[in-house]
Amino acid sequence: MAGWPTGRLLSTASRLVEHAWLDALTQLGLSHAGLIVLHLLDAGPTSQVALAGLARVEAQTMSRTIDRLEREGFVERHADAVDRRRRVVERTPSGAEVFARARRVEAELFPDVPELPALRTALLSIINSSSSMRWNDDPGSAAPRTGSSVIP
Amino acid sequence: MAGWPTGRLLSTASRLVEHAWLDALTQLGLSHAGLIVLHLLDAGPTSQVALAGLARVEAQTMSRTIDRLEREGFVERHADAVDRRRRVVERTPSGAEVFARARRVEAELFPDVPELPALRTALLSIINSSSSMRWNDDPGSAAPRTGSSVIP
DNA sequence: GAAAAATAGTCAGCCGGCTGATCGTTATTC
DNA sequence: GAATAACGATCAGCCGGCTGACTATTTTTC
Repeated sequence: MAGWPTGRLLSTASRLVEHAWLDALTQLGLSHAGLIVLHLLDAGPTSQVALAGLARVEAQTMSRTIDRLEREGFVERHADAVDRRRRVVERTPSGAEVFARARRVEAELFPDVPELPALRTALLSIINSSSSMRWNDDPGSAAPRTGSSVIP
Repeated sequence: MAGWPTGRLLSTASRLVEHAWLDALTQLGLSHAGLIVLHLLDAGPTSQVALAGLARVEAQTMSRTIDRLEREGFVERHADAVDRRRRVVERTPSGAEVFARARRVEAELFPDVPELPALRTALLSIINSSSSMRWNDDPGSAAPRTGSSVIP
């Protein structure tokens, strides 16, 4: 496996780590994609395209993710009075509570890895160089403003 | 984005890198999952469960991936005379040719990243610690034996 | 040799990426 | 002010992960 291309290592590691969370998250009625949205909503009610851009995901994908969060009662969609194309997404109290519990789990489950700072640096570099062509937001604005972030 | 949990950085980077390949691979009639299988078949005809284990994927997922490769004519399934439960998968000449072209692309497209050796070390460490519970093959046997591997 | 357990493969159905197309609403342009 | 362009959201449909359930075929056990 040491001979695998780096891209393949990347996707394999990603899948395995996500899989490790799945049980814990499922018990909370949550998924990985949903958790990201609940985190982004720290910054307050947000439109769907904005959420999609911040999560680096297409709008159609975000639409379905919000469908499921809404079905579970973690989120609500409200029509925007000013721009009637928009549907603003807002976290419910139930959503805030499940998020608080999930983020504690998230930090615990990530495996111990040597050279974690270098890993994070490399990943950020990959994301920046790969996403510049698809998402052009103000650099540095991708993190929610009020996020008291956990960095496992 | 610097405040994101490491797991989220991992999956985001993984998706973006895969996306960068997609165009090139699609033009060849190939997908990322299919490319992995063609690579594994360097070692010669192989059963489907074996391929699934080597790719760190469930047997059902591998079954469908092979369906698509077969549909494109890159692979053939043959009944095993000895064990009639097995269907041995074999690369066709067309599959060998498309693989040769794809692997050249694979090496070119990976973005420049600082500390690449540290990144690879960290990813391997994550994969090993996360996959020990799901796949127990002889340590070190996950790479195809004849693989003249490209390491971008 | 017959019954039970394990194995190889598949089907159905869920989630979450993606593209392409469509619909209603807002902005721009003339 | 009307025609056009751009934008927000969604639908349809593909790929590729996953689980759970099922069939057919060994292999093991008694």
